[in-house]
Amino acid sequence: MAGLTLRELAAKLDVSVGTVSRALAGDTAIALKTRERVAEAARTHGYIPNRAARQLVSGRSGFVGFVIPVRGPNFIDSYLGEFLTGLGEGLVEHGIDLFIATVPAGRSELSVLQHVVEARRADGVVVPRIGESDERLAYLMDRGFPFVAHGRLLDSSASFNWLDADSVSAFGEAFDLLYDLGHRHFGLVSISDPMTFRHLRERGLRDAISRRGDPNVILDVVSAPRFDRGATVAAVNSMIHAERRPTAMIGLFDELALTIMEEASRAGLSIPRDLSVVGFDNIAAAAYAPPGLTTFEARTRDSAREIAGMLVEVIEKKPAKPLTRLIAPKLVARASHGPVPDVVRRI
Amino acid sequence: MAGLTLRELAAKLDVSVGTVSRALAGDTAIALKTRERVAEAARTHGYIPNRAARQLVSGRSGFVGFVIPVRGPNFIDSYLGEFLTGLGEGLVEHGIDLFIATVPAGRSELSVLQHVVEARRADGVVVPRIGESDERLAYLMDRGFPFVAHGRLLDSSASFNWLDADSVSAFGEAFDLLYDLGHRHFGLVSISDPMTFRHLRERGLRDAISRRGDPNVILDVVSAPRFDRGATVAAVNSMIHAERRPTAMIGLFDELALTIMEEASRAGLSIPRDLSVVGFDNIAAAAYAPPGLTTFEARTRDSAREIAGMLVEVIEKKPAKPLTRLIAPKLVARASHGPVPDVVRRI
DNA sequence: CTCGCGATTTAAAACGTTTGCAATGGCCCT
DNA sequence: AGGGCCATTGCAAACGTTTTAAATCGCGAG
Repeated sequence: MAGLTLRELAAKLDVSVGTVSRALAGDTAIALKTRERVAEAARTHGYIPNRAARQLVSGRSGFVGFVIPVRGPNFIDSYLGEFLTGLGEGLVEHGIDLFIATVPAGRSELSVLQHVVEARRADGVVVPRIGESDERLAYLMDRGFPFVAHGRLLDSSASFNWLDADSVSAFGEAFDLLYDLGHRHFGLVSISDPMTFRHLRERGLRDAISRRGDPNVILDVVSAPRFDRGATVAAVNSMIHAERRPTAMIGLFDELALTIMEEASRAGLSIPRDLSVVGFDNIAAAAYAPPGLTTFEARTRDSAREIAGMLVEVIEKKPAKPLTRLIAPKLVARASHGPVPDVVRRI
Repeated sequence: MAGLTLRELAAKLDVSVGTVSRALAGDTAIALKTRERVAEAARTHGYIPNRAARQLVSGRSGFVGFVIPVRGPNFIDSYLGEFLTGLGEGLVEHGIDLFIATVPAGRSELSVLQHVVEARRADGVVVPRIGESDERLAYLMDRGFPFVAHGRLLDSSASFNWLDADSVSAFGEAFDLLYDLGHRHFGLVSISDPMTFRHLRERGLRDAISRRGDPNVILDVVSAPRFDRGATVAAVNSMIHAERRPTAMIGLFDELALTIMEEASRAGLSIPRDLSVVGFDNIAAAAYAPPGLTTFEARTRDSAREIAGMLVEVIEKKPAKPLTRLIAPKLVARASHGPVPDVVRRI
């Protein structure tokens, strides 16, 4: 029950506690023979270090924190599921545990984050889904607490560690793909929430349009609050039933693209014959929804694994310059995009 | 950065460290006036106790552990979302943090649980979704580690702390409701996985049938692997398209009941005119799916909150007798059930 | 033969709490 | 006035590690 202590292990081996501690840490000051002897004994006796004692002296908890963002009804969507899985996998390689905290009703996400930081329950935190002006980032930077963000700020002067998908280039690629298929009238279904990636993705589209320099290209944009299903459906339909309907519609992320496909089908449009649809994220449902959504693989899981490594480095080495990484999304060409229709079908 | 220590606080107040410690713990041996003075100082100086030091001497980590069960693609479904929210809320009242652990690819759920227990990263754990013979329970009981299960075993001789929904009585109530509406031919869509609640719920139905003593009652049962969507749809359709189709179909839980409704609609049946459907759990989607699923509120969130309290008691008081609680589900009558049809429509 | 140096190892302090036990002081009782 | 008791507080050990500084040992050089 009580578990073997370092002292007991040292007594068995007839060496001092310090030697055992160093040996287990792999300190080369300890003779190789001794290190092996200690490792062997630790294994056979099933020694498990006391994390509390270790934390007390080293100041490290061996935890990395993650506060689940408060959201709509779904609590954990496919993005968070993927992300958490990757994070756990990345951290386990470093022998670090992932402490996931929930936000109780009536408390704010920030207050939970503050608790994690102030009670030193974690040595660093991961912050997902960055908003345009994010109080979590402000707090963490102010405290000088180690963290890595998934996403970035528009204001690139703020310097902190982040990893983000290169959605600017991905949305440019989406435009090129559709332009080459003859499309000239585009529709973007976006969100009205203050999330950074909204701007980046739209910018990717606009940059590609101006690069092309074709004055005939039109880009319509509609948006709705992020988790408001009703408003989203309404926005999508306003575009589908518009006087002049785009021939290619792009969802800011897959959930929106899927809604476009559903509503278009409901309106009697055939995809991709009457309308091309492209999304972003490649969530599981994208493959199943007929006829198969063309989208971009955001590599959320890989990103999370990478973030784990970055955070460990930040915690251990405290690098002077902020770490930043851009992950290139990969086009997943399925069946929801095609050549521009000869005639635009009325509905 | 470093944070105020007890020693520093004591120096400011000109009392001993021990006194401050006791005062903050609310020890009545300390004069009330002193306790107030200490509490005041702690507040104004923003004293935050060092958990590592506390854990070292008390042996308590201040964490309760939860290992996310490995599952299909969805990672966290509505049950787990509700459950975790309730758990977090219940624990925060006791100043305890919830440590949620993920299972990295290639490792088993049990091995993660063992890690949590052996490294003493938590003082107790909550075990959800009990199987018919559950290796997690076996392990925890063997180690004598504090835990509370959500769900129970069929073998009631095994004694451990659990809380479960009284699904036996709920399924009996469902039968009575439908029987009184004239239904005699029932269909149960179940799962083939070795989960305890499968038996309990089916038993609830059968008990109610025999209580009624009507030889005309028929109960058909089909089942499919839990997270196998294709097999589930096939099983449901085999019942819908059977030679003699039940007039009332019951899903072991809401996801199954919703599938019944979808497939029945697809087959051209109208609900509840041609077919009555009843589920269990009252997940969010149950209210939205037309025409509104009649189901039972399992009170998952309340249950989790209650479990939090039970676990705290187990950790602190180590009661001699196991704690057990049965939560009565509440019927949520929506529009998916109705009187038995006069004639059974062919499809 | 002695000294010095490098390679190992040991001793002991420190991390910040909790808690058993001893000490202090005031007050009442005799 | 002395003693005893209670309420309150102080002292110091203990929890199991990590880490700094010092000790030890063996061995080759002078």
